[in-house]
Amino acid sequence: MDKRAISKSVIKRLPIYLRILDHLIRREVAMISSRELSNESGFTAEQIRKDLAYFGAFGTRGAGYNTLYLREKIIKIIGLDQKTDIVVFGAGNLGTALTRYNYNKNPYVNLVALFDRDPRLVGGMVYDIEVMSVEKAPGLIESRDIKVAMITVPAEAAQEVVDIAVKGGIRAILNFAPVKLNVPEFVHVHNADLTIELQSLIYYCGTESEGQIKEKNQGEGEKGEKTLPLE
Amino acid sequence: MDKRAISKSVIKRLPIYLRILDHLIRREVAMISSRELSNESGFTAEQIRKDLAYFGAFGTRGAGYNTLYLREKIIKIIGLDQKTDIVVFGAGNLGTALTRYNYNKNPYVNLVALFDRDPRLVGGMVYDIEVMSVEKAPGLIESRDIKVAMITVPAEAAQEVVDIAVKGGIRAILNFAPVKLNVPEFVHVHNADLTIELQSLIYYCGTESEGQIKEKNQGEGEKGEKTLPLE
DNA sequence: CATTGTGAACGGATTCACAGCC
DNA sequence: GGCTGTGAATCCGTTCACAATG
Repeated sequence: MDKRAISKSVIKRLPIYLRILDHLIRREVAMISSRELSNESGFTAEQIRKDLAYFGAFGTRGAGYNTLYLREKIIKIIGLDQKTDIVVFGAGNLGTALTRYNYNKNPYVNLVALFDRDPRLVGGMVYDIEVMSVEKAPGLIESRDIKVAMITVPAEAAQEVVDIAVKGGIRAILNFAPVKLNVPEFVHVHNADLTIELQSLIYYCGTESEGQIKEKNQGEGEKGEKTLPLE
Repeated sequence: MDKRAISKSVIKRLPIYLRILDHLIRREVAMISSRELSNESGFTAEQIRKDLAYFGAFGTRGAGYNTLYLREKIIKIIGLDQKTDIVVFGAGNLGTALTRYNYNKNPYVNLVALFDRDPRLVGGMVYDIEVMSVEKAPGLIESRDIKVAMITVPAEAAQEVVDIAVKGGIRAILNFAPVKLNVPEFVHVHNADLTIELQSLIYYCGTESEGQIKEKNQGEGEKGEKTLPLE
């Protein structure tokens, strides 16, 4: 149960299991085996069992996992049992799109504010969220005790904005700006760099080996699948 | 030189080296050592040397790497020496934002078309790119020999759209839809899943250990990412 | 003599194989 | 009998240490 001992690879897979369980529960499936979860996710059954075993013994030998029970457990493990407040820095195309997306489709987060430095954008509305000046960020982050931010400002502005965010109390950052951010050790950064994803994809286009057309379960394994893209 | 032998981790780092070299060249730095590249990227100097060594011996012992030369090499390796045509499926918030971004800021790609199924969106313009019906995708993809697509349609529609895209000739997909795509083995998929990134970030917020505020070079290890620290 | 290029050592994540249990 | 949970074996990327060299 020691969070610190668990690798990032494992943590990245938990939300995928959660999504699959959501689908299963919607289809009123009550029990699921690790083998079936493997089919749905593309990860091996052993890996799934091992991932879950880090946090406890949630299955029933001979039967599999109860979908509702396992979902509850995973929600608790990730910390999604209560909505997480988040803020967005950057009200450009991407920032606005992400704000709309999370507002509409992400039941686990509560998008609190959207900041921008550009006076022409400040005051604009995205649904019922007003674009606020970056100057107001530290106060709002502190008073509402917000820990998570998305960064969608241009690369040149990203470090500056991040410094402000961290000073205000942000502890986890989803960074869409194509730069390496320097942050204190206790701040977690996940980079979501569209350019990198796109460029590495282009690499693979150079190698046409047009094998046989056989379906392949690509469970987004990527080794340690990592970066998220966008930006 | 067998592309298939090189790990995805290595390929994902190449665009990062490329970006750093771009910055260095803009600042008119002519030579760079692996140690300095390490400082800029957060990866170890040994890893950088090893990554580059997969493709050849680009450095000069005792001196380092010539920035212009190395950049040319990396551009060639990735396959960015000529603009890659790409298409986008999904003209919603995210699709539109990504279209604008690539149109404006990505010199290595040429955004050819934007497809959507919604008749209300078809015919709309994003800069000078017209939103086209998905029905027109296979023909256009084939006639222009397009290999790369971004998918930003809703999860329910993603598999269907991907099947159409692959049939048309798409060989690499950057998938923003929160589903596992089933594709033939010769099609590469990179998943760019905002929800997963955000949720795994929330996991780390549960562990406050507010250590000392010391700067940490987090080179977005992704991949090889290991056990996390915290507390 | 600083720095690259690389075989060897290491370590962590995945896979294997099976014991444990419903 | 079937499926979970897990120690052991394996695989593979990273790090180490140093020989090679401009």
